[in-house]
Amino acid sequence: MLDIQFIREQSSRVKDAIRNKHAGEEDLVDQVLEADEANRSLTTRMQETQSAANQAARDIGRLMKEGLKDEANSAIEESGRLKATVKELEESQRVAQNALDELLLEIPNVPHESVPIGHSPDENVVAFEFGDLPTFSFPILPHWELTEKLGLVDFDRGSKVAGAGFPFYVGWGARLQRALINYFLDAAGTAGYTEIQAPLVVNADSARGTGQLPDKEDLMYEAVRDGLYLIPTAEIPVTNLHRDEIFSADDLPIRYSAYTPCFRREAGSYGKDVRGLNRLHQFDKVELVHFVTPKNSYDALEELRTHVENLLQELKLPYRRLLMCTGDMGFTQSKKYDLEVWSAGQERWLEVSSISNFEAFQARRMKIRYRPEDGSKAQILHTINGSGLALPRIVAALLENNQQADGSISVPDVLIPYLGADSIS
RNA sequence: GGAGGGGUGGCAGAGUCUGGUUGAAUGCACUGGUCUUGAAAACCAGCAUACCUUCACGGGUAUCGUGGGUUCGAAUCCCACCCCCUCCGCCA
Repeated sequence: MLDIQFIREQSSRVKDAIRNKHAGEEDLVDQVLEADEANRSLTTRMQETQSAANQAARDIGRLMKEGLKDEANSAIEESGRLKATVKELEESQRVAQNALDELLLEIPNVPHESVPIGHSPDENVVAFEFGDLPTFSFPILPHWELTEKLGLVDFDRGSKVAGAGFPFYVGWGARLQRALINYFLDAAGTAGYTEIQAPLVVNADSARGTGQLPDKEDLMYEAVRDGLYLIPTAEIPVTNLHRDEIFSADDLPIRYSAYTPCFRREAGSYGKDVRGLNRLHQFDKVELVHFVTPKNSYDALEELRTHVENLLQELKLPYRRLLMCTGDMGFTQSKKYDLEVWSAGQERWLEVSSISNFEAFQARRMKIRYRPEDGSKAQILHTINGSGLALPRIVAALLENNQQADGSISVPDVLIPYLGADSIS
């Protein structure tokens, strides 16, 4: 959610954002301004009437004490009339407020000035590439054949027991998951992140806070009877951890890492995109979240990005960094990087991390604030998050890129102590 | 799941029975000042959040877990819901 005051003062920038993000009609901004105007004039009228009613009620108390019965009675009558008006005005003000709030939820975040303007994924900027693409002297296999040959992942029984997209990891496959999770958490710990274990379900308020509701409702599994959603990312519980809180400047930055399974309905995807480990309904991810002061948020974004890129470099996976253009970056972000690893068996790039600065957009919804100085007014802080990392596609790339002529998989040095083996066969 | 108790400002804690200048006593913490070589102590003052209005000074509204209700007037009375605590039961 944007600051209404910002929209009032910089409506043309907000219109630019809507146009460049393809996030609806620019006309929305004018609707917001009108709704805001209407809401404020109603609020003023309502408060003036309330003020008069309060004054009348106070007079009654005083007149009663002084024993001026007649005056008290006429004041009671007057107060009754005012009360009826207040009730009407309250109702219309509430309607106006709701109308404004709903419109505000449709206004996207404004992209940072460094974000390229573009329409489609083609206009994302490849900002960095690491590593040489591997070459092989023998025919190579995609990971879904490797996992089957080596008995690492059982997709079919997963389908039987839960459904497509809910695989079993078996033996070394399961151990590889655990090794990666531990490696990622340890690396985050060394980098100063506080490790979190979070609830795997959240309520509607939390989903609204990070922006999954109302527009991305179809993404989430819902426990209807209990009003709970299975988390599609640890971002939701971890960011909402500090909903409605006020920090002092000394408390910041706060940096959390959290491993959780993630659940995504992913309605509407098909074909090679969902083959094997490429896209699952349940997958494991370590998420990194920063709470920072506004002036530090872009430095923090780069810091988080560097940390995640180091993980990929340690894993010796060729990857590229995309700076997402306005048209492909999503509703809530101000700036977003995607990291993609090379998948040799599929000869394509797979997204394994998405790293974003939300500026105040999420924090405003959640009322997460800080005081720049003791006694000063509380301000909305900035939130940043990124995957560090999502497992399935990392596993796919590790298997495909490190396959050997004899059918085994070599394990990158950094994982050997975690896995307890230097090769999987 | 059964029975009982409770949710008040950064924290602690009055006020609720007996509705009326109570946005809320008091203490602690915090900020500024006096004093002091400096500090402590003492003393004085300030110290919730959001919104509306005003060029500004200021004025106003709402908020005592949440939402409704009664009343001229609700932290205080009534209803529903949420959360916490104690005891019993069940259980990894």
